[in-house]
Amino acid sequence: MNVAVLVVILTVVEGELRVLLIHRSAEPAMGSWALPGGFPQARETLADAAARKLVEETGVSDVYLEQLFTFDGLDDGTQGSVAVSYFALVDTRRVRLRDEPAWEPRWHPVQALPPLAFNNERVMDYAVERLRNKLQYTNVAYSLMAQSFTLSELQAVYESIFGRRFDKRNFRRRMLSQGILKPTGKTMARGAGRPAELYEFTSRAPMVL
Amino acid sequence: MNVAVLVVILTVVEGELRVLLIHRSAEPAMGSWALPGGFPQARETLADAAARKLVEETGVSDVYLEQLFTFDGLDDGTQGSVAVSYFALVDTRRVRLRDEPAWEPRWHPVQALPPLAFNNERVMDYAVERLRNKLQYTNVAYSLMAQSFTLSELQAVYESIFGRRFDKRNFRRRMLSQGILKPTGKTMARGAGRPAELYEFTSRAPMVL
DNA sequence: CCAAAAGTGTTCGGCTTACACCCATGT
DNA sequence: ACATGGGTGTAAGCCGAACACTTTTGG
Repeated sequence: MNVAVLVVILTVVEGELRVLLIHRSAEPAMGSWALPGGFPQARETLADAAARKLVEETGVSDVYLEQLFTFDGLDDGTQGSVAVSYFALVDTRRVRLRDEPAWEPRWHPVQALPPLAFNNERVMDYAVERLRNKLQYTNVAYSLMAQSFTLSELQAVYESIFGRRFDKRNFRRRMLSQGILKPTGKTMARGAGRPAELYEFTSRAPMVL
Repeated sequence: MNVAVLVVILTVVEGELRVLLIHRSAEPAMGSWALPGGFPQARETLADAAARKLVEETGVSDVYLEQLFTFDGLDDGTQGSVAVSYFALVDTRRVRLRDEPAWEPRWHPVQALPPLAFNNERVMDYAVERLRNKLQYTNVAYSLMAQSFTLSELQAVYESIFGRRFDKRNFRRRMLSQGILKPTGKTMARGAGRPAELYEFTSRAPMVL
């Protein structure tokens, strides 16, 4: 039985949650978009295969990567293939997309996806739901942010992912009370307006619950 | 690459959370206990394979069954095999264990497990954690109870699974306010003491969140 | 009438939500 | 001085935790 790995690579750019898709230029499902994926090599674990796929597509490696769910029958009920899906969060500023003209790897807004091959919509829905859950009580956002950042920047990322606005004071209280952030003591001026305090995540490793 | 299905079959008997294990009478891991599992047949989905395994071992079919996690390297790092794990909840009163003397299928208290083959401890931990989570906000317990039951019986099951006692009044409030229970209007006397109201789950289908 | 189990309300603290003004800087 | 974005506190409602007595039955 074939075991494939699928990776949902998510990022936030320009106030939008986006996912990396590749264009299928060959059958099956030629002409439609799909999540990047592949097959584990000999003596490679599933997580390693997912991480390798991520590096191949984006060049980044030390980011949040989590197993999502294992699907079968994604390739349209014909069986015989199992897809173990993962999701990863990357900071687009660190990404250099693979130059693979045939596949046209591109970021697509999650709110306006093209038709996807292999029922990849199911995988996407699952990924977004899990991401929103994890954001509530973990530090996974570290993987979407620069090393240091302002609380306004962090809030903007959260708002993009949840698709709604939060109250500034409540957002700050929640974040700071979780103890996952620490002030750097530095500030950043951005044109007009009072300079913002810069924060870092106390840990940039995935939290284990 | 081999894909196996593993099933963590849980129940509550005599105030204890227990899991169904089989005894390995052949290599690998001869002599130790393990979770039941097997390989999907041709044209069988993973969930179907897990459900079939469950029926083979216990005879029950319409119970709660959920995918847990996909492990690799369970058979000790040698790779080449992936195990998709599921967990199921059964009411022991409806179970007839398979008469397979070679495997000695038996219920083992989760709090005092024998050494398990293939790192099955990891799978167990995962299953128990998920079960506790699901109990909080879904009706999965329907799968552990008779058709109708008293709130005291339900509370006893919850206490067994969480390994601690709950306050009677708070427990009842929580359960009834979730809207997953309905009174049958009947009562049940059990020796001395005031007869208890009997309740049913409003739905005995898995909740989809 | 006593033992046994069922049933029932209220209080407190913590958490989430809603909400409006002052502060520091650039132009 | 004014425009721009950063930063702060408080009150109200909701939820979970703690806690003790009355009710109904069997023996």
